[in-house]
Amino acid sequence: MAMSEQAFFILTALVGEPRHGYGIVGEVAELSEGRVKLKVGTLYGALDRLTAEGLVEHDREEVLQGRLRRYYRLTRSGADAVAAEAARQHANAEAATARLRGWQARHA
Amino acid sequence: MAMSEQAFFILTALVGEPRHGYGIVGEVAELSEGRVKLKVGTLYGALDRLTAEGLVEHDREEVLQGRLRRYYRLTRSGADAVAAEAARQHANAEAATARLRGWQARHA
DNA sequence: CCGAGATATATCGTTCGGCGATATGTTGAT
DNA sequence: ATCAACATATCGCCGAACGATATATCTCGG
Repeated sequence: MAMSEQAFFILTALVGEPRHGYGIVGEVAELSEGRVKLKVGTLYGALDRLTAEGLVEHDREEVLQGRLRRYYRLTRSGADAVAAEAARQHANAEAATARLRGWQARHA
Repeated sequence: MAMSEQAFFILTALVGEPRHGYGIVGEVAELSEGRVKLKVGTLYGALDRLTAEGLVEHDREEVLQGRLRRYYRLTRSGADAVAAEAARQHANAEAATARLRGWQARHA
């Protein structure tokens, strides 16, 4: 598997409620505390890819104040993927910090 | 920044003591509990790249039982990068799990 | 003694994905 | 009237991981 950080945040942004493309950009920036600023070129490409993989699906379309909003929603499989990826990253971070801790302790 | 999982594990494997290329492969497999099986094509390319970025440097060369071993070591900057990336991944995993928890709670 | 598999390094072409640029149109503020 | 924010979409470039391939030595089993 091994998902990109961008894809991971797109999926995470969709946890709980469907969102439209541009809305995802803002949500990802907030979720990541500004670390990830999604580019539109990345977003729509990723959305298509994730849809093809069955992690995301089209929800509905709305016209709000003349602007089209195309909503996407997380599938069951997508929610599983977020959970799995979060666990993976948690484990990765753990492994690295444990190593760094041990090394610093031996060099105190 | 946003480092790849492979690069992250290569750097993590070098925390504490220098290792040679092939040794890194095994160490990464162990560190990641089998999740990441580094391919040699990835390894040497990544090692060159990380060296160019100053995160890793050449240590020494050994000839052990007729086989050449080229050792690499983590630089100060490389150690900082591992720590930063670990923190980033920890934060990412946290953000996602918090969201998943909240969502599950509301749908109990 | 021979062959297979592990150890060890190196290179090359393909492919996938993120990024920057660009395009198009609307709304709201100045 | 113009400019920023909102909103979607596409395209080409490039960096990076991967699979394949090559070379060479050592060890172990048959």
